[in-house]
Amino acid sequence: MQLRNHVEWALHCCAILAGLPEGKFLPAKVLAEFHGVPKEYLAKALQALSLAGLVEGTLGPHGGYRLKRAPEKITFLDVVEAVEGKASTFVCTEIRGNNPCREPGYCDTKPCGIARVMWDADRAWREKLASVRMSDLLVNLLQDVPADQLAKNAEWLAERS
Amino acid sequence: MQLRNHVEWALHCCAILAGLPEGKFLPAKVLAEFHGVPKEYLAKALQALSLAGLVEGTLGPHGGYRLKRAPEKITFLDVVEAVEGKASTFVCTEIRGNNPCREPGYCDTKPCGIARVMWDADRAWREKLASVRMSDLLVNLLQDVPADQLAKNAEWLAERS
DNA sequence: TTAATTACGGATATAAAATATCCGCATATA
DNA sequence: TATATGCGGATATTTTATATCCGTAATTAA
Repeated sequence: MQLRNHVEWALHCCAILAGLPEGKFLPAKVLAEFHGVPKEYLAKALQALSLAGLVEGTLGPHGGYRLKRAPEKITFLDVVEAVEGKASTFVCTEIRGNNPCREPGYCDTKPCGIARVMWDADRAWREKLASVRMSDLLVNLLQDVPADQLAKNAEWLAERS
Repeated sequence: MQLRNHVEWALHCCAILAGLPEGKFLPAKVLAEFHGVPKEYLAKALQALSLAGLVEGTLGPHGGYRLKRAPEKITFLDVVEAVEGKASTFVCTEIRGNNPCREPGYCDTKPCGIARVMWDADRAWREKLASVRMSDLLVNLLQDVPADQLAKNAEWLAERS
């Protein structure tokens, strides 16, 4: 089981958008070039973010994307679910119902015990993702990346936003 | 992102094997019929469990599978990883390295901040899975399923083990 | 000794999902 | 009016999941 590369791309794009000057838009084309990924396909991930209300797009020259909410209001889980959906990673197909020696009118009162455990684990995963915001990510970036490199990035992006 | 149905099947099979009388073997064919799933394909999941050392198979008439360790020594994580592998659900492709305005000799000192968060969440998921044992699952089953139904299952399985 | 049963590994086939590209449309800006 | 952009739909390609089949070796019972 592996997450789609859209998840990685979308998170990196949100990080860039979160660091952009207030109100500026950045086109998908620029985000694709900055991250070295195919523009046409990245566009699909960005559309998913737009559909989920995390970013908003605007048309025409000087158009592009910007965050629709403040970086403190967007979590990793928001982004992951925008791309992968909200459905649990574990799907219970109720195979216990196939049991050939079940009583005729037998009816389950509770969800399958195996599914309950798997769903708990899925929940733990999502809770962890929900505990980190885009603003936290920016803080980490400021610590990890040298100031002059950040400045170069900002300049490069400013020329294209 | 969705787990393979092998995960569900393998967990149900381990639950059955955990409830089997000490030392008895149960053939893949019987496990498949009990769960209403295709025998040939389930066999692949059981072989994965065998390869991971969770169950052992024996050949010939009255052959089949049994747990290789006590139910208290097998966790959900063991089973999930036997089927899905141990690799993280998030794969970092290091797209930050594609940044077109990077300094020539720039070298990352730490893993990408996005990957760190995603790996933390993956770890939380696995820790939750590691916290539940097959013996815990049996306890839940005893609570959820009426005694007479359990007896019927046991009888049906005993005839075929 | 023989026949039946079983796990195991490999090969193959089919269906679904991920990855990717392309195009036309409506819209916004200069 | 020309250009740049997001958006949605259609299509193509590659990879993974799902599933089946077969040969082999091992084990048991007749």
